[in-house]
Amino acid sequence: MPQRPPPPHDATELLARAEALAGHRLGDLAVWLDLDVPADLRRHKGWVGQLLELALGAESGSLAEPDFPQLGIELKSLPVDAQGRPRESTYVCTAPLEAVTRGAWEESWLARKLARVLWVPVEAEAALPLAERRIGTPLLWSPDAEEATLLRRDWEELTERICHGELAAITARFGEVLQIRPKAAHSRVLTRTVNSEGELEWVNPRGFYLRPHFTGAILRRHFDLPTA
DNA sequence: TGATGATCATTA
DNA sequence: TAATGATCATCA
Repeated sequence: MPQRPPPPHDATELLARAEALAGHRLGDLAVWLDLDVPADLRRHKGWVGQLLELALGAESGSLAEPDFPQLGIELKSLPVDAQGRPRESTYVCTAPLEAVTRGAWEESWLARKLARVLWVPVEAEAALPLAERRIGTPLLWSPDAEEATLLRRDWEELTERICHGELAAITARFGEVLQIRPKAAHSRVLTRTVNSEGELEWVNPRGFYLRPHFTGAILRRHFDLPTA
């Protein structure tokens, strides 16, 4: 493998690259890419995702667009336990808090980001040193009809509440497959929203997250994994 | 033990 | 500040 591959030309090439990584350990990738493996992820929370970006040829940067803009594909690493079940929720995108108009689901930032996702499972058991964690078989996924319906339903309900200035009432308990949670370096980071009185208010930024049971169902639908 | 709310690093 | 990459830490 080249040390830092250029962007893939098409989805097939991207998937082939990801499949070539399956079974290898994070420490192997770090060597190939000439990167140091942190002792733990406490102060390097995005390290695994960025390692995969480099290994697959994604353009680095924190732009509000898919990791592979030409292909319309979003890359997501998915921390899984020994049974292949996701251990964490998956961040998708920032939740719009200020200029929220009732747009169509199809045109939403969320729907566009989730239109095509390359899921890369990565072992993530606390006892397993970072360098020894293995990369799993990747999955190039698009929502099926049922998944799209679930996502759309949650998105519409949550967006509606924000439209009504009810952000303050939204907790992570809303949403069957999708949730809104704080997304910031710390609780003092503020962004603007409009409350139910129509007044400007400063609140902690939020993001849309996929619940683990949803991403777990995606893996089970495509791979023959235990239901438990 | 799982889910929620809080937090960390980096780039533009 | 706001977007990206996420996991941490606490509590029910």
